[in-house]
Amino acid sequence: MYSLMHAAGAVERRLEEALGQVGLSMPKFAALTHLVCAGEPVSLGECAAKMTCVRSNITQLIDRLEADGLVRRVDDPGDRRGVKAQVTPLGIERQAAGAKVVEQLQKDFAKSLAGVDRGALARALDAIV
Amino acid sequence: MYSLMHAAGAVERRLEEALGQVGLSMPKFAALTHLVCAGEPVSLGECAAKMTCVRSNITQLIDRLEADGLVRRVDDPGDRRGVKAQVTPLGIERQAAGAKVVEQLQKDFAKSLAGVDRGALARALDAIV
DNA sequence: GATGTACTATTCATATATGAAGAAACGGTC
DNA sequence: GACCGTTTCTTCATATATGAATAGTACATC
Repeated sequence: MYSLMHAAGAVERRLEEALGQVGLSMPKFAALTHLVCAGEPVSLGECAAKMTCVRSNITQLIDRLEADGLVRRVDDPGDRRGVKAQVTPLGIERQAAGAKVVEQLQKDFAKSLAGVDRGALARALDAIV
Repeated sequence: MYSLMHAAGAVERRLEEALGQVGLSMPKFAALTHLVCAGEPVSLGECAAKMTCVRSNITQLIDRLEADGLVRRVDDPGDRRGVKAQVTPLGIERQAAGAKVVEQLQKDFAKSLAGVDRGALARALDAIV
């Protein structure tokens, strides 16, 4: 059990470090990715749902992304309570840079599993969740 | 890669939840466990090293543990710069309660791996780290 | 014994997360 | 149209983590 958490922690640290090189953190990259994939402004509540975290967390994350110039808050035309987040061109750029380093990291990850039974690993991980 | 992080996250949430039932968090439990195992006051620097985190984090964690009455700060007789953390009787009790729920959780974890090749899992996790 | 370097823990600013409490707006019902 | 429960986001208090800057102490060297 501790080996599992340790291994995941190591991967996360690598991810954080790689993303850090392009000026992103994991939460920021995740949020940007959702926004880029959506292709249109997304309500903060939807962001929270997709990132499985509470709303107040998204409020703060979007604050920071806005301060970074990667995201803009726009009014929801259909609901005056709602606020939507829209990626800026800089945000799109940054997300692409992040995607690149993450992809590289995934390749390295796959390489580190050379000679390992990946099917068994996948089955084990599925059994845990 | 994401499966790994997801599985580890699930285990961590379960751990947090189980420890929460006895009034502990993972960091608090980890710190208490180190102190109980040491059997004597431990310098904060040593705590930080064992928990692989920065010193300022331990300062705050010990603050909270002290507020909970689980730990006491004592002077280091041999070095006036140093501060040591000592578990209180209540802290020992709490740690034991935490150890119990963690043990149970580990049993459940092992059970969830029934029918899974644990050797393969261990090898995969080793390859990743 | 004065001095400089290195080490102790703490403080501060910040990032991330949660949950409770609040304000504004939506919707259905009377 | 007024009211009420619900939903939206925000704000606040808190927990955890980092790293930079600070204050006090230790120790080696001159």
